[in-house]
Amino acid sequence: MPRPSPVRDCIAELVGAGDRHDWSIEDLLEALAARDVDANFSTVFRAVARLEDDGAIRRVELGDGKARYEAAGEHHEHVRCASCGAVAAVPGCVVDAAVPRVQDATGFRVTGHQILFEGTCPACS
Amino acid sequence: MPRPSPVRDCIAELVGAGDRHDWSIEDLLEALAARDVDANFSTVFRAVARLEDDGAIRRVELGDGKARYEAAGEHHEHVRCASCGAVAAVPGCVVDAAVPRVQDATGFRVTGHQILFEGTCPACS
DNA sequence: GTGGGTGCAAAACCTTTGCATCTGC
DNA sequence: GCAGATGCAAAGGTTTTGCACCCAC
Repeated sequence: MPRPSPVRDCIAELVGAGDRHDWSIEDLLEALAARDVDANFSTVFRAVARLEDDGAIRRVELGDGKARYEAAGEHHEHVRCASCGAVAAVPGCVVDAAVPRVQDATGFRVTGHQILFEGTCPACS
Repeated sequence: MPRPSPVRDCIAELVGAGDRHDWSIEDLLEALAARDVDANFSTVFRAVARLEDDGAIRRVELGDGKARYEAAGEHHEHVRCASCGAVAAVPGCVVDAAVPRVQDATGFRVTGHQILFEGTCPACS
C-alpha cells in the first residue's frame, strides 16, 4: 500500500503536463513552492530519480551540465535556442531511417539516440 | 608574438589526431604524462577552453556529465556503447535533410545539432 | 618590464548519500 | 512497529577562478 507522497505526486503532475521539456531540479523546487508544496532539494532529487525509474519521466541532456527532465511520452527530439535557452520539442523522429546506416558504418547495434538541435527561437530572431 | 605553450600544443596535437572523440580533461592529463609533459588540471582546462575558443577543438556532450573534446574537423555524429562506453564516429550527417522540417515545426532557425546514438559496440555484443 | 603560461589551492556548482525524524498504515 | 517520505547536512565529483610565480619576448 503506497504511502502518500505530495512532493512526488506534484512533480509527476508538473512534469507530466508535458508543456516543458527542460525541468531542472531547481525549476521543480520553484514550481512546487508556487503551489505551496514546500520541498527540499534532496526530496525532489529522489522523487525524480524514482519517477525516472518508474518510467514516468525521462531525463534529457541539454548540454548545460544540469539534469533535465520531461514527460516520458512519445519519442521526439529537442531544439534549443542558443540565445535564450528556450527548448521546444520536435515531434516525431527524424533519424530512425538513418539507424541502419549507422549500424553498417560503425558495427554498433543501435538501441536509441538523443538529438539536440541548436538554433535561434522566434523570439530571439 | 605567441609564447610557446608546450601543454596547449601537445593537447592540440593529441586531440587533433582525430582518432578519439571523447577526450576528457583527465584523459588528456594522462596522455600528457605519458609523453613526459607534466601538467596541471587547471592548465589543461584552460588549454582546452582556449583551443575551443580558437575553433581548433570541439566540445561534445556524451551525457556522462563530463566535458569531452574532439578535433573540430568534418561534421559527424557519435555512437556510444551503453555497456563499455566506447565512442565511435558516424561519418557524414544523417539529419541535414530534416532541418527544414524542424524549422517548419518549431519556428526555430536551426544552426546546428548534436546527435548521440546509443547502442552496443561489437566487442560488447 | 610586461604579458602569457602554469601550478596550486580554494571556491562554486551539482549531484548523491547517510542519518535522523516523522507519519501513515 | 515498520516502511516509506522527507529534511538536513555532509560528501563527492567536476568545473571555474584568484593569485603568485616564472620565463620568453
